[in-house]
Amino acid sequence: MDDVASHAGVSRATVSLVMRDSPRVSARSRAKVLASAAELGYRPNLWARNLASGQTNTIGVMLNDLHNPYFTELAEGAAAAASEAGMEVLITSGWQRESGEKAAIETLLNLRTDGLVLGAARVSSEVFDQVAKQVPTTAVAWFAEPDNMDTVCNDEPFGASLVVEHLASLGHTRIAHIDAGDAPGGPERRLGFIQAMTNCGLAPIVVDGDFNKPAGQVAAKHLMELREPPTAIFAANDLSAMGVLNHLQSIGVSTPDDVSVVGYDDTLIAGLESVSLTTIHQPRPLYGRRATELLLERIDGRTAATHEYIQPRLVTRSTTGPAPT
Amino acid sequence: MDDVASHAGVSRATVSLVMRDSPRVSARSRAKVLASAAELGYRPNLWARNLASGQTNTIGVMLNDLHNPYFTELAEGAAAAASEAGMEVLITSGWQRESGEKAAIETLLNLRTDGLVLGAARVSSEVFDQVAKQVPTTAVAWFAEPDNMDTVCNDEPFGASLVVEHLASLGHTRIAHIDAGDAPGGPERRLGFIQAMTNCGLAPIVVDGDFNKPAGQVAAKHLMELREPPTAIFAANDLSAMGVLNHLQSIGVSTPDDVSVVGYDDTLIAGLESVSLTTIHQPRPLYGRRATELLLERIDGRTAATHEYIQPRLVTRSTTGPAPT
DNA sequence: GAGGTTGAGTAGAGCGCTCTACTCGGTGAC
DNA sequence: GTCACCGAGTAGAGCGCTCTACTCAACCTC
Repeated sequence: MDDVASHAGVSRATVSLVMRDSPRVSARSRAKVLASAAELGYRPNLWARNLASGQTNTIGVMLNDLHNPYFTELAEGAAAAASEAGMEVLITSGWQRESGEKAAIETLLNLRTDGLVLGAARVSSEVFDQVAKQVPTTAVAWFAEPDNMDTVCNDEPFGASLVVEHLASLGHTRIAHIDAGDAPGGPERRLGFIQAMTNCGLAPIVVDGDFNKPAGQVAAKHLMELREPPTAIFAANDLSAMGVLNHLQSIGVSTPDDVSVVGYDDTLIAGLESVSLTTIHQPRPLYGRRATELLLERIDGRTAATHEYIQPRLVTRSTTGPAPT
Repeated sequence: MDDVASHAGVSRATVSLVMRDSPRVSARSRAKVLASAAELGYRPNLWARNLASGQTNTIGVMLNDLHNPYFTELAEGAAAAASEAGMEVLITSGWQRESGEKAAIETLLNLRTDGLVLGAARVSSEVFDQVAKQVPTTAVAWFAEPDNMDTVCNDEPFGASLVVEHLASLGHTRIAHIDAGDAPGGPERRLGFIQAMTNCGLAPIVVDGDFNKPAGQVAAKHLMELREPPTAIFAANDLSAMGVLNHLQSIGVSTPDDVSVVGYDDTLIAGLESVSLTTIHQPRPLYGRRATELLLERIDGRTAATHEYIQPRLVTRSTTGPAPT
């Protein structure tokens, strides 16, 4: 910076102002400084800038797993919103492990980013609490409603009601839900299902499951061995639904003629022609966007916690049809 | 830091040493400092640390697209290698746009990370060159062999030869390749195919294509309308192969009985039961790992450029079979 | 007991910026 | 002509650390 200043014949302070696009410099000096900077290959050192200014103009995004499109789409939305607000985004990942998430959050805290968006899934609520105490924080898909941070969640009950209403309108009455136990989102989907079924005057059938394919297979086997098997199965997510479809195929039950199947998440798999799964689509980039927008409000001084629920939509494909007569 | 120092009754320098796990402090002082730090909620400021020490202990990873498993697996390998070496990883993404890649690289350069791993696809070779001048850099899947940075690439000719040898051993002689034009990796796969075919004494059939599904469909139509259609089709990647499979199904040609199909990349889709595509598997996390290891060598002072080619392997599934008689 | 060595700890000068409070030469109002 | 005002630019004190060069007591060695 000193070099640029003397090369351009101005003070360091002026160089600093030019580098920050301040209107307080004349066009002439600006041009001179820019020319010198280019000639000398000068680029401001962010570490020094952030240290001196006490703010980083950066938000940190911690994601549980970069392989999961859920999280990357979240990051995409966050990056878009941040860049619109003129802020940078730094991404760290926990690579699916709790220790990884902790370390990733730690890195971001040490960097003193202006705020944090947490797409966490493994750490405990104590960790969330600790983090929120230190820096403005928004958590995505964190269903507690803590009063020291904002949250953005999928409206799980609404999603479940979309599924139930769709199936009910097709004439199904024996509708089963394969849940995901206590995994994040699992309880909310289960409760939403039960609520929606009750609202439709139907008896909710619920069996244990998980967010993966084997769980779907096992649960489907279980359901089809009932004395009165369901005519529609609502799996906890697309992977679980894949397990269901596999099992039904293996025992010669046709989809959707005999049994309708619905997934949740609208992952890549669901959209493939060979699968074509009816499912619930979540506007995931929007989660990241809203999380970032709420975060920016916080950074600007809002103190009351906001908890936002975003409505998913039903995507009807080929695995659901009228109830068999 | 001052607060911690006076609270613990030692100097700032000692606190600094403790925070950096230096062996130069006694167990007693260490314990006192740690206790004070915990009590006061002190955490070292990374910006200040990096500014003062002149190094960041961090490598930057720039990825073209976070939605693409190719890049996230690359990041995973990089993160693993970095953490084994005790370094942090910061990820930025270009979100598939050239301007995005430039901005993401810019952010990393401003942060003065100790090195850069580039999983770029959109920026020009001038940008690569500029970057490599400023900071140790490794590029993944950059097939040029510049002498100012290291590169790690898939061994495309080897991959193509695996495909050709597999098909030839099944008795196929009329083998066609749907290429990907000038897209990254496209020319290398095409040349590898031609070379391998020639080595086997077979005539290489090549048609224009791209790395997507519609391109596969169009090219397959083209091929099947030839007077002597091929009995095996080697698509530029899995997506293109999906297009081929779709087209073959639509015209009633059976796979693999009539025509064998091979993809490239071993994406998630290829592994699905309903697809079960024979394809080339690339050890993608390994790319990130090797890129990072080479980078660390560079940071440690190596100056000669290294260009590494990593051998993929064939994954045989259900879309290839003996040539029809 | 003098001189050397070692382990533990410290003072203080940076690192490369930002930011407050200042200077200084015009300008325009009266 | 005087004075307030303004735009453009600057000096210099931090920001929160690290790191070199130092001190100093305790312990060896001969």
